[in-house]
Amino acid sequence: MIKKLSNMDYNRERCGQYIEALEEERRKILVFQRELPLCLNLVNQAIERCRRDITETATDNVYGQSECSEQTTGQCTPVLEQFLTIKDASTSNDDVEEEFEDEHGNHDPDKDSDDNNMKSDWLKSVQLWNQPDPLLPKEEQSQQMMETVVKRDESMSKDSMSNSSERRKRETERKQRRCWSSQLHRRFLNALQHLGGPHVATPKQIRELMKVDGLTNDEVKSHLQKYRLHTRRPSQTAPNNGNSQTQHFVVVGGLWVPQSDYSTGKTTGGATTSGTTMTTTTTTTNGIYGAMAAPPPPQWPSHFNFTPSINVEEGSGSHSEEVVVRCSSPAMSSSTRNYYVTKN
DNA sequence: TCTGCAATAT
DNA sequence: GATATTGCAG
Repeated sequence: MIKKLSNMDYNRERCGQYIEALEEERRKILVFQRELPLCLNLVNQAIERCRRDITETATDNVYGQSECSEQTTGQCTPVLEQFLTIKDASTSNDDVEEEFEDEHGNHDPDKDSDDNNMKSDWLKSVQLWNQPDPLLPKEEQSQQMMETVVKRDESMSKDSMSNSSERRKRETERKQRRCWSSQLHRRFLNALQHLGGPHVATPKQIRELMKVDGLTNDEVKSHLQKYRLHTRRPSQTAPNNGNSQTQHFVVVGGLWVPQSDYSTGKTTGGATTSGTTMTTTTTTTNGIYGAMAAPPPPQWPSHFNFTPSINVEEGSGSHSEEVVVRCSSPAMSSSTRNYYVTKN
């Protein structure tokens, strides 16, 4: 009997812990509820369910029943697991195309307007501007996102507090440097693909197709300029000397995409959805380069490896407070980058 | 206004 | 040296 009672307490405690964990998760999701409406819903449901389980168990205990363990493991956990699975799918960066299509076709205006009211523009855009590594576990991703937001806030307030008026003036003069995250770049590629390639698409068209809050024509224009520069004829002074970091590229709908991304299905949605929009993607890597009017660069800049633009540096203790999120552009991978074509 | 190129800043 | 921002001409 005593054993039963202690078992009940233990199970109730476990339920409580579940709820706590779910609440924590919910807080994280709330910040990004626009991208994770389903997750939010599921977590809410899970929390409610667990709470109900606890109260029901409490009333059941009057009759000496200890079903919490069954309910905990048989109900709470599956809900949580289900939530995690769905969350995983919904936050995956691999289904950018779905996202893309959704925004074009099945966009829910009500949901959108609600979300727009709930969140400021900078917060919405920061999700794309500073996406965490899609390869990282979801927990770390959301942590990264939170850190990103926090660090941005911190840096903003710090700047406004301590810096001289001259610097402040300069900051207001020149907009803050922003990085193109891998997801944002994928959107960019997606738009390019829809528009028929980098030399046909215009910045405005791309921006409209990307549908990213806060993204300006200038930024797209700049990125497009860089992209076009990279897709030009490669420099003869940069032979492929077997560098292990050398990345091969394949043509996807007239776009140069890292082969790894292409082969692993991590590239633009057009490439992964095998034939919805692309026409030249079924070819293998062999012979593709020759098919292009302008051969691909022998090496792609490290940034175009589609690595996330966020560098997360963890301190020795790997505590979240020590995580530093920063734009990686000036100090990116030091791999050889003789890919730029010297202009005429 | 939009675009592309080039200079400049980071 | 790479990338993002800004300026400017067409």
